[in-house]
Amino acid sequence: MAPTKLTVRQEDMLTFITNFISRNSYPPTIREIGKACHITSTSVVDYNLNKLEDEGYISRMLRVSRGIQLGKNQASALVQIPLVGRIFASEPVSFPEASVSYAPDETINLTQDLVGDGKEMFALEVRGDSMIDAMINEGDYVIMKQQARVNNGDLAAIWLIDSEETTLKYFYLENDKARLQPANPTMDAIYVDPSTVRIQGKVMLIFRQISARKTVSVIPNN
Amino acid sequence: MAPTKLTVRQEDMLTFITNFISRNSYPPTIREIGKACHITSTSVVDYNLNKLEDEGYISRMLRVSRGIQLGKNQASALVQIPLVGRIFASEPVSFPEASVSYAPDETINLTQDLVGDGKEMFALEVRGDSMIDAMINEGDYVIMKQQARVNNGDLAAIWLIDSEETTLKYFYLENDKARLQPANPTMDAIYVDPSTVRIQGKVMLIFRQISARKTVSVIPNN
DNA sequence: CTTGACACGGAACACTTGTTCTGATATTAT
DNA sequence: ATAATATCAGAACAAGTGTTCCGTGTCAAG
Repeated sequence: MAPTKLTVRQEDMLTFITNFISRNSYPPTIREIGKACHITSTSVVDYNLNKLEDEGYISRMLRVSRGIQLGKNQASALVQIPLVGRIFASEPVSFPEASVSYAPDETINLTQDLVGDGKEMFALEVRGDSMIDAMINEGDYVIMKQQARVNNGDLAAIWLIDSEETTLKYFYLENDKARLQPANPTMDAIYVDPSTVRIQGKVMLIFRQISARKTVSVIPNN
Repeated sequence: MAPTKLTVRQEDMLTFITNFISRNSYPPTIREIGKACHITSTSVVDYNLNKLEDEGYISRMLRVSRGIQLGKNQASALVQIPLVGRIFASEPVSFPEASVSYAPDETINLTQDLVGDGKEMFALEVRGDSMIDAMINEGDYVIMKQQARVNNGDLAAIWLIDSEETTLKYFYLENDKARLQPANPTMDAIYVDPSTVRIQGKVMLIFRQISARKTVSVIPNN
């Protein structure tokens, strides 16, 4: 599978398919592609579609009308993740109850290649700067999966029972001790007794939307 | 258009259509809907699809196979952003040439509500830990928009001519001095002469995919 | 020149698919 | 009870649609 070996006609077809999908939200038929790209024969469209599939640009469903998918099979599959609240250092993570529907403006849409199937996942907005040791800022969004146990090396939301605070750290279980490793490599790990912590979930994704940040000050002066 | 007047069957159909689209990225046929919802007659599916359209939940294209569009709130448009390389502190940002197509495995798909139209945007993978003062880690992905000027308060990729390195900092122009503010609030800003820096682009989004991170394992003593 | 691979065009076929027609059953109003 | 409306089921049809077969032209390698 050579990375780039597209003819002009295949380029045309690919861009038309992309535009058609983004315009109609369903893929075109072979004849619609042919008409748009000035190809009179359906077999030629079929031929070049197979070429595009060989190169990995699309996926085709055999004998299915409009059975064209862009990119790899689930590259464009969306996952809706509900934004259920905020995460403070001073409170346990508040997970939502299952089977609750959320308004569309309270959901975050991400693709499956980023977060997987999205099952049991929830988005939280980070408040306060107490997560700095996890390289997480005020205003960041954290996509979490609710689970009581994580693997060694997972970034986990951990409730420290004694100090009554939530922290996000890489979790390692070593010799009956839990090592909580900050994401910031300049900071040292802390070791605690596993019975004093409670794992609340696993962090799947963190993102920071810069464009939404308030412009802090003025002074154009040019 | 009454807001909610759906029968259980119409409810079934709507959820199936939604799941089908998010799974296959193209809409189902009438018979596929009927089979999934235990409806033996295509006319009944057609009948209820028209009901769903009357209520505004979907749109139908007449005489078009799989011509079903979800109501607007459901589907958010995807933006394909090419992953063009890596960003080092020791090198200027390498932007790609325009009008180049990329393989699908080198693109990052995000929704428009996160990054806007995605025009002139590129994704870079962060290498090295020299961006820690920007709260950015090794392995993070940065979505950038190529532009030579930014507004005050934007997080910008800045090439420091004298020290020959790229840095990501919030940019402020104040009294003929450029203030470069680290994202980490515990770190101090630096002031430089505007002529010694070159703005390469504006950071739109940063995200960190935890699940893909290599397990660092051992090394407790440092 | 011959061969083979490649890209293309036209036509036909078999299946898919949206639509429509007729009628039955359930629900509700009068 | 009767009528009207809503929902449903089955069948048939015309158009849409993916696939396949056959033939042509191009071009580089042998």
